[in-house]
Amino acid sequence: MRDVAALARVSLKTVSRVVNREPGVSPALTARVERAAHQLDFVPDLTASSLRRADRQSATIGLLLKNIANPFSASLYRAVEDVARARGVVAFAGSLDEDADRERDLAGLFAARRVDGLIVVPAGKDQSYLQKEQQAGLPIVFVDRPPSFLDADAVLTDNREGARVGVRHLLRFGHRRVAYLGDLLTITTARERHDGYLDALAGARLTADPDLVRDDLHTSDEAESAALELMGGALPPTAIFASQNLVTIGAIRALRRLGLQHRVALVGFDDFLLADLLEPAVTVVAQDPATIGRVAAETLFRRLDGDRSPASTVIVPTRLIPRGTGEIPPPA
Amino acid sequence: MRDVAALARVSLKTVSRVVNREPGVSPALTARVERAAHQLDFVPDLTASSLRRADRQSATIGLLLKNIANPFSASLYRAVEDVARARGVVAFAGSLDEDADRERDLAGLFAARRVDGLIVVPAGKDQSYLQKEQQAGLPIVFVDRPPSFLDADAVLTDNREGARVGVRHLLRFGHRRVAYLGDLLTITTARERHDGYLDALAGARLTADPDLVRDDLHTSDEAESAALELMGGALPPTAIFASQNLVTIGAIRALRRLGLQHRVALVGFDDFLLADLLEPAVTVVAQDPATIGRVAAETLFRRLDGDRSPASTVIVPTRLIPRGTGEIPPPA
DNA sequence: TTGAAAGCGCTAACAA
DNA sequence: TTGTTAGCGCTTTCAA
Repeated sequence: MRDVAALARVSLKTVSRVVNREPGVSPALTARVERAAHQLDFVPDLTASSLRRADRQSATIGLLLKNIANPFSASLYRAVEDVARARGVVAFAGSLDEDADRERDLAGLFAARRVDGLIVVPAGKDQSYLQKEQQAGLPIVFVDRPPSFLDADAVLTDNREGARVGVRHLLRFGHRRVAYLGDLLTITTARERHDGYLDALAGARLTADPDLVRDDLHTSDEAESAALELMGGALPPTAIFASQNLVTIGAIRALRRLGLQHRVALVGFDDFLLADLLEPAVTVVAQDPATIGRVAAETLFRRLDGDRSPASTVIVPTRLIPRGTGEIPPPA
Repeated sequence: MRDVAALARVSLKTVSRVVNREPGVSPALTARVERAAHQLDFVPDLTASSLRRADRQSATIGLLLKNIANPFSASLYRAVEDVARARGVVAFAGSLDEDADRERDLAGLFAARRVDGLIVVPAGKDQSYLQKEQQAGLPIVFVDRPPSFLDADAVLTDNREGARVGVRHLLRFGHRRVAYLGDLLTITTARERHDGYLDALAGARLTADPDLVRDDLHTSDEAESAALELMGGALPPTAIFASQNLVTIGAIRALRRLGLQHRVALVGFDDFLLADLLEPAVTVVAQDPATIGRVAAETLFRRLDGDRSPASTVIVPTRLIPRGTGEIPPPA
């Protein structure tokens, strides 16, 4: 910038004004400065600018995701990116892999880079470590899972209701023995979906058969084994509710291996690519990561724009998509 | 930092030394400074640090991707993240959506934030605009598509050879009328795959029937329509080679609608989730985004570590995965 | 081993 | 309308 000023024979401040399109610079000087800047391939240093600037904004936000390689996280990121782009804000992202330490570390790395805000899909059970940043004025929006020991905005899926609707769908077709395959109970959303399953049973005056409930399945393989075991039991289920993507796919593999994919009903929580092209097509309770991401980003920017209202929680509804597996009736 | 110094009753420089773990500070002072830092919830400002620091490194890199929501981009990001994480480097990412203007804009935004390096899946046809940054010392690694009008490192898929192998696989089963469904010819990789298709035909002393070749298909829907048209022709193909994910899926939908999914052979370029669970399972030429991302990141960091050797191009091989659709023979 | 002074590239506040 | 001076939070250089 100094070089530009020298070449244009003006002061530093004039260059700054031209670069930032501040009013009150004569057209002649503006042109001279722009020519000089172009000639020197001048790229203004936003980090230096934000250091000095009164608002200290860096036009940068941070995203803590489960795993950027999984479709839910990737859609979320894209939705946030689209909102951010409109404001010239760029985003850092990092994967947590359900690791609470990694969550703290990455939050620290982002904070040290002076991001303007944080969007967090929390991995750990305690977000109070973020309290000091929050009090220092860093807006934080939680996504998919609510924060613990911290009062902050959140955008969540209606997990309990979604699971309830999914299981009720099965019950309506006459199923009475509906199995539940769930993720790690340490994950809030998994617990909520489990509860939704129980709600639906209770709504039909049924109680859960412990032999038909399997929690703590975190991979497709674990889910497949669990489903195989379940179907090999004395009184196998006539329908399965799978609480998560990978679990659903494990259940499909198990049913295929047993040749039961057209006999045993299945509803999965969370939609996945090509679910409609499978045979039979898979009925799911779909989440809406694009909406969740958009709302989260909008909430964050509203805070950055000065909104000081109490922390809000937005619940994004799910949608049941009947495609085939969920509409298989129980054997006569 | 000033506050920490005041509280610990030492100079600014001593705090700086402790924070950066520079040697030569007495244990007594180190402890005092650490206590003060902790007490004040001090988070060092990396942007200010990098501004003053001799090497000017920000421990930040930028990624320009096709679309972070698509699985290829997401896997790439994750692979890069894993390499970067080991060095305490975090990454910005942005989606280009095949928009050359967006590519320039985002590269500019990242440059203005003084990233240490750039990994680029180029959207535009000319990357010479990056020359000045490169000459100013910014390492840039291209991924998936080579740079144009710029000499830089690149990590690419062997598109032409991959397509050749895929089409040859079909020819070996006796097919003579193999259709080609391709993406926009403006995309380098699409053109290379097209050429690989022609190579394979030539290798079998066949010439392409123009009626069986459809380029410029960019969405699943376009591909589906094209495939339907193709199959409705006077002399329909007995096999299809699809040059890309979405095109493959469009072709599958078309074949399903016609009830031909078990009759017409299909090989797709680029693997996708659940390809093995479809009926019939889909044979693909798989790319390896995780390896590509890892190699790209390693190349970038080698440059950051001072490697000044001439620009390199790494070709990552593809792998044919026979699953079913590619092994359907032509009708007798 | 510790610290004082200068300055990275930029903008705020004020002056001319 | 333009410029000067100070200083954002940190590290470098050099001196004590």
